[in-house]
Amino acid sequence: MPELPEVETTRRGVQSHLEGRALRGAIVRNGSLRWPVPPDLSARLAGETVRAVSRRAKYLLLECDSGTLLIHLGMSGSLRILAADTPAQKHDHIDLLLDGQLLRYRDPRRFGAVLWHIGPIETHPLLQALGPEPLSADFDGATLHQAIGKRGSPIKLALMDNHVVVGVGNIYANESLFYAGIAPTRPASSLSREECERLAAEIKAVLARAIEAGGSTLRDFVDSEGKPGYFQQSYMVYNRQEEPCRQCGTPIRQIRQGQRSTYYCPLCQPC
DNA sequence: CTTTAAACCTGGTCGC
DNA sequence: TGCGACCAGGTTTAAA
Repeated sequence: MPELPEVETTRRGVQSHLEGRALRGAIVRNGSLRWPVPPDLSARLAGETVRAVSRRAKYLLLECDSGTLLIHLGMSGSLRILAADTPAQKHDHIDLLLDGQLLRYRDPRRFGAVLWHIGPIETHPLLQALGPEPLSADFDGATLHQAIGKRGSPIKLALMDNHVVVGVGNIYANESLFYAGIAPTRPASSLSREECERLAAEIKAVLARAIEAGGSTLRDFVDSEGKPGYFQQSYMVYNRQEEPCRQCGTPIRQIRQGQRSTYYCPLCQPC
């Protein structure tokens, strides 16, 4: 389940292998992802050169001369650079062909996407309405406070709304609220400016630490070199229901919010 | 227009 | 061994 740190780790892992390289085409074994992979993908990519590998939210962007390849890893996707003759295994749906190598897209649950877009990438429908990047200067306590000012929904759900800030999934919404000492059930509009400052700072800090650690994972993530991702990174609250809080020893509580699991410490995150 | 709730896609895992 | 229930989360759709 790649969250933003895993996507960024993947980007950094494949970047040096792709930038400046020519694409010879693609092999699509199963084009039935979140949206259909373009049937003419191979012809589109043949002869293109990858100029830059960038990221917007959880979308990886392979910027080429005639267009941009958007890659979303969904819940179970991964990218690896492999020798050109590496046999494909189950769930290896797409190969981008390089000279002597390939970029392999694997995605067991096929919640991800591979799309080709011609024109300025910021005009793509999937990227158009996105909020600020959490690690950028465009996101801070002031913008967070402004964005959630009129929201009656719980702060945890507001954090996971891509209009407020992108790339904060379930794991890091839970973790950043713990570090900020804010209960996930608090109405978003009830947060003070100071609490928003704290929360924005903790979101940045926890994401930066995870990227620094090379990405964390539950079980599915494999980095670009094919090494296993970090299993069971030590989270403060995520997936720790009934276990003692690392700060105060109180059992971590699990509740459901918007059909998702929320974890928090009732003592460190008072209502 | 904004905000909120819920359905959808798939495969791995767990309990029986 | 098989089967149903459940879970993961970004996006879309529907509803208010």
